[in-house]
Amino acid sequence: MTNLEPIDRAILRVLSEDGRCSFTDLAEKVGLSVSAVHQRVRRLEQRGVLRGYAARLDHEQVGLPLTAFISLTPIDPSAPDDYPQRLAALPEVQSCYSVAGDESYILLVRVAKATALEDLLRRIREVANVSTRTTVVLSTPYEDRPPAV
Amino acid sequence: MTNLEPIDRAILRVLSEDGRCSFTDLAEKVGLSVSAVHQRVRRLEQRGVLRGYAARLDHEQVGLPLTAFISLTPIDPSAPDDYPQRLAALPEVQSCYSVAGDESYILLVRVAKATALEDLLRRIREVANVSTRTTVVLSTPYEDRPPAV
DNA sequence: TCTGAAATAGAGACATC
DNA sequence: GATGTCTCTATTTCAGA
Repeated sequence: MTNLEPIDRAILRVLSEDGRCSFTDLAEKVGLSVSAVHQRVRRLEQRGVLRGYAARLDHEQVGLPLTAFISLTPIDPSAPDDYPQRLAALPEVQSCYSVAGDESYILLVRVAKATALEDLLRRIREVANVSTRTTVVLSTPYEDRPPAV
Repeated sequence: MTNLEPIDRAILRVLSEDGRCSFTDLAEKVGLSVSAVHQRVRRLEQRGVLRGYAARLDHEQVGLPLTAFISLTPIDPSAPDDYPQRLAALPEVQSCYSVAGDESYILLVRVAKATALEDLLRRIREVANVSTRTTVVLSTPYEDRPPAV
């Protein structure tokens, strides 16, 4: 963890909740001049603490209402471990975690409907030579809450 | 899924990757005038398709390098199902999914170190009367990729 | 690192097609 | 719905403390 001053933390907190917040507003909220805030944000971006900004979409309205976790177990344990790279070719795979435990990877995927999930599973096995275990998400009470920076 | 025109999809695609993109740039990228894009973005926000904007943080540098999935099984099956609400009080819980399968919920949590995870597990059991199963994330090849809208 | 000022660029509103 | 123009505000750079 890089040292983060309280003001930097405040900036990150604001931008986590409102990524399009103007420098003017941001300056007011953290109690600094606009140019000082501007400099700090640029520095946080350069250091890579701030990795970018993203729109939060409503997955339902965007046509991807079905979310699932897919756990992967390699079929050939001696195969080279390039699974993440192979799976990146599938746009439905939103996140890929390498995990400790019985299985090697956990994927978070989003698709339009059950048959699309079935099809995705087939393509995952095809592209990565893995066995899969799928946990379907029924509802999402909350997701990606801003961290307590 | 609400009907989404190709241009709206293009707008969402751009803003998913660069949430702070200016209307001027956005207009150029989707091939429309600035004011037309402006109107469309406002409409997408009003419809709730665009739910907001968030900074992408580097969890390591922000002091939360340890990620884990925690699956929950209620101990008392007849207890009222207010788990998400109870767990929302814990800031380490970033996402909460209600899932089909052996377990009822999957949480994604972020903490500073192993002892903080241990402490969090204790608080989760305390606040929610559940048994837990934890899967520690070793590395994150990628996360929150923009969807193929 | 901060501030404040000056120049450039973008946001937002409006009338028109 | 889209466009172009207009006004106002925000962004960005810079000199100086």
